[in-house]
Order: sequence, then C-alpha cells, then structure tokens
Amino acid sequence: MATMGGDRRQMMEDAAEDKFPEGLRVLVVDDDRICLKVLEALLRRCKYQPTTVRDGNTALRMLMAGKQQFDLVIIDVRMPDMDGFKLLELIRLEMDLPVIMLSADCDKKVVMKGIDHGASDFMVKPVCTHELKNIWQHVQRWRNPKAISHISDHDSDVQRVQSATADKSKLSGNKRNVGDDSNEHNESTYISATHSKPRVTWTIELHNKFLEAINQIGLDRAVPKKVLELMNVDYLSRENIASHLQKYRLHLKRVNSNPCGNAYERWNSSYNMNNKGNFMHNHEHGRWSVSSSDTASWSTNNYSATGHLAPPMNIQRNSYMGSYLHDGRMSRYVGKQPADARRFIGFGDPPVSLYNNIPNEIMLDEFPSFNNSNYYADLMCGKLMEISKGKTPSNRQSSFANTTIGGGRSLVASQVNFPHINQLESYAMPSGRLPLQNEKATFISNTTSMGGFTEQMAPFNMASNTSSVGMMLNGSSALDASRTSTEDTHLVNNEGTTSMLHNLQTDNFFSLTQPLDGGDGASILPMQEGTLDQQPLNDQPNEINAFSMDDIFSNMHLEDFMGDDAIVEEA
DNA sequence: CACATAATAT
DNA sequence: CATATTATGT
Repeated sequence: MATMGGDRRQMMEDAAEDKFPEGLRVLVVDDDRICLKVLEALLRRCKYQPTTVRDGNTALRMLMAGKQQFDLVIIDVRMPDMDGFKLLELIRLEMDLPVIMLSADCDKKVVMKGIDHGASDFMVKPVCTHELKNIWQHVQRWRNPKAISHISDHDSDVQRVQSATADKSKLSGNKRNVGDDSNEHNESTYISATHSKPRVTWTIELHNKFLEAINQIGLDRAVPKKVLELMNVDYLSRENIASHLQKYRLHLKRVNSNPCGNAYERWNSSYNMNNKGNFMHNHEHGRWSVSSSDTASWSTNNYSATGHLAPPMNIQRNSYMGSYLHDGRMSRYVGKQPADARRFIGFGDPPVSLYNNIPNEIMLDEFPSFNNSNYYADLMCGKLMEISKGKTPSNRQSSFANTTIGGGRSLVASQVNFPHINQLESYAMPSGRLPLQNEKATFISNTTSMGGFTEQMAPFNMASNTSSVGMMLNGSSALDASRTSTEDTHLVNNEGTTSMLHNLQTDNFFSLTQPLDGGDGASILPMQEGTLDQQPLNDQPNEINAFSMDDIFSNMHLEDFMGDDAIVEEA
C-alpha cells in the first residue's frame, strides 16, 4: 500500500535506473485469470520472465519440484483453495525466496500480516509498472541482506550490538506478537527482514554419511572442509558440517566422561525415522520407538566412528544381554524378540541373546568400516555396554522397596537425598541436571540390597564388579532361565507384586564404569570380563575393586545419603 | 521455561 | 578452523 515508504520507492527507482536486471524469474500466483494476464504482461514489459499459476498448491509443487528456478514469487492474498498467506508461510518454511504479497484491498492489518509472515513487500492492486519494475530489489536485498541494511552495525562495537540484541530479546519476550508493535513495524520489519539459511536437518542418512566421512578421515584430522568433500551432499555448507562436527565432538566428550550411556543414547536417539521413510526428530522422547519395519537406524559409535577410543576389551561373545529397553520400548536390536520385553515379568521367558539376534545388515549398518563379523560382535558388545544405562522397562517398573542396609536401616532413594560424591559428578546427566524420577536406575548389589537410585548412582560400575551384579556379557548365560544360584533378590514391580530374580539377573543392563580418575575417561573400561559365579572382589585386578558395594553403601547411608544436600568429602 | 540443535559470530 | 554465542523450535 501507499504508506510503504514512498521515499524509499523513489530511491529504489533511482538506483535501479542503470542496472535493471532482465530476465528475473518471477512466479505469479493468483486465481484471477485477468489479474494473472495483466501481471504477466506487465512483468514482460519489465523484461522479466514471468510464470503464472492459478493456485497455491500448484505453485508450491512447482517450487518444490525445483525444475524451474525462481527469483521471486508474487502471491495474491485471496485465493480459494490455499490462502495466499498460507502459501507464503509454506514458502517461508521451505524455501529461500523473496515473496511479494498482492491484494485488492489495502487494509493495514492485511498488509501487516503479510509482512509479519515474511513477505518482502505488499502490493495493492492494481499494480502499476513502476512498482513491478522495482521488484528486483527485493531479490537483491534477499540475497544480500547486509548490503542494504540501514543498521549501522559496521562500527564494530560488538558489545553494544550484542547488548542491544539482548535487550531487544528481553523486551520482546518469547514470541513476537503479531501486529501490536505498530510503532516500528513498517520500517524495521521491512528492512530487517533478514533471512537465515534454511535449517539443515541432520537425518540419519546425513549423519551416516557424516560418520563415514569421519571414519575415513579420522576424528582428529576431520575438519569441516574435508568432511564436506567426502560427504558430497550438494546443499550442505561447510558451516553446516562445522556445526554438526562441533555437536558431535561435544557429544563424544560427554560420552567419554559418562559411559552411563545416557548422552550416548540421547545422541543416537536424535535421529529417528518412521516407517514411511520420513525422518523425524525424537528429541522429546529421546528414545527409539520400536519399528516393526526395522527401518530405523542409528549410527554413532564410539569405536567405529572415531577409532580413537579403545575397543572394549575382554568381551565374551555370544552372550546374553540384559534388558535392552528404553522406556519400555525395545531397541531395534531386539526387534524380533519381543519376548525379551517381558523378561522381568516372570520367569518364563528365557533371555535373548542379542548378539545372536542382531541381523548382519544391522551390524554392517552400524559398523560400516569393518567387515569382520567377530569384530562387529566385539564392537557391538562394547557399544551396548556403553549405551545401556540401566533404564527400567516401563512395563515392569521396578522400584526400590524396603531395602535394608546394615543395621536394619532402610533406604529409599530419591532425587533429594541423593549423594553428591565427587567421583560421581562425571556421571551427572549430560545436561548436568539431576535425573528425573523416571530415569531411575535399579540395580542389585551382591549383598542382596537393591537400589532404585537415580542414575548418578550408577557409576558404581556394576558390570566391572563381578561380585556385585550379574554380568550381562557373561560367556555362559548368566541370564539363562536355568538358574543355579540360591541368592535371589526381591524386586517389587509397579503392580506391587513381588517377584524373585536370580541374583545374576540384572533388572537393568548396567555397564557403568567408574573411572575413579576424575572422569577424564582415560581409565574407562567399557567392559570387564565376568563370570557366572561370583568371585571375590580381589579376583579382578582392577582398581575399581577398591570399592565394594558394601563399602559404598554403608558410607552412603551413614554419612551422606540422607542429607538434603549431602556432599561427601574425599575419602 | 529448560533444553537441544543449528546458525552465526568471534 | 575451533570455539563461543545466539536463535529457534520443542
């Protein structure tokens, strides 16, 4: 409408005199044939290259198909099937193109709506030639927003600029409210409608490619540019890679210092796929959903991807894995054996050998750089150990019940009385927050005490302490239905029924390794060999054995466990 | 609102 | 290029 800065228009026109770009590819969307014809003619008169479409869907299809490239889109606001604004919205969402809205009325609200939705300009019918003549400037501005920016942030006063931004965001709050900041609307929106690059979604496939590249180059030598070359994905920029690489490295760092697997899992869970083949993020759940079609895949692997972490040692193959469930959802690795999900409900179900059930193609999928299947198994074992974090299957939510410790005191674990032992700090949740209630981990100690502690408890490395927990990766099937031990542990499920578990059965597959070295990861032992029979602690020449579960437990409950903000000094 | 992610700035 | 900061979406 007319108020859209007549001065500026004039200036644009002046500036446009000498370098009028011919052949600008303009897509015009209007349901009105007449208008369409007129616009087409006018655009041609301006030596542009118009394409006309009569409805939004067609327009969108054309744009998405990408067969024809456009520099700019002109959309009539009022259209029957797809509202002009809707189309504008979709284009904003999917494409990097300037859009000019067109309308018969110049209602300010309508204009503002257009601008707010990211339109570059708003024209009122009937459109005159000189208006059309200048549309190229929107293209120019769109492509090079900074060049025309009136904001004088060239004075490189970073502080000022930054604080200004901060202030602005503070003031404006969360979301920009449409149409109420009418004061500065026109000018600033008009020009500062800068356009960020469309976001790259790191799908599984992309991430896999990324990993392959990293794999080839080696993590330490992997730089964005090289990765970009190797990945050979046209729409990715070096910056995209850099960003992802940064995230990836951060993630590795976390995982490194926190083999609880939570961060690990979270990372992997970021990439999910539904069975239609569309990718979707799974942030909210942070979990894999079971996919019967087995199309979901994940790929990050500390061992194969980086090649810089030692592969797990001493892993016995062909072993029975404990519950590998996440919030009651099965990992893909147990996809074919739903019975495993019920493992802890009763005694009936024999455990499933994950290794035996991991289809080859998945293994290959996960470890593309290796082709020795034995090696896969090792890697997979290590991986599983890393990933597992003792999550309780939701269909049998074990809870900590009446566990007695020493002198008849009972423990009820909670987030509040949770011990803050220095050595445990590296096992905090990746985000640093305390684990949520439903992130409780349950474990069994060799003294038949069983905890429903939160994950920060987990570090007491059940897996590497043969005397405390059943080895998930026992060569002989520790989790086999044929139980021989007499030491049973009581578990109470969420239905309140009690069941007996073999003491070597872990409710949760624990592989939590406590480095005891401050958590720099140097001493992480992803897995320790375990045996079916319980062994004295000192059988294992491992510094971890300096702690027995009893020691830990008694220490905890005596001094720290009950405190609200208990902090344990170093021993 | 806290968090994760990707874009962007340094 | 690595890292820090900011923006955005959930």
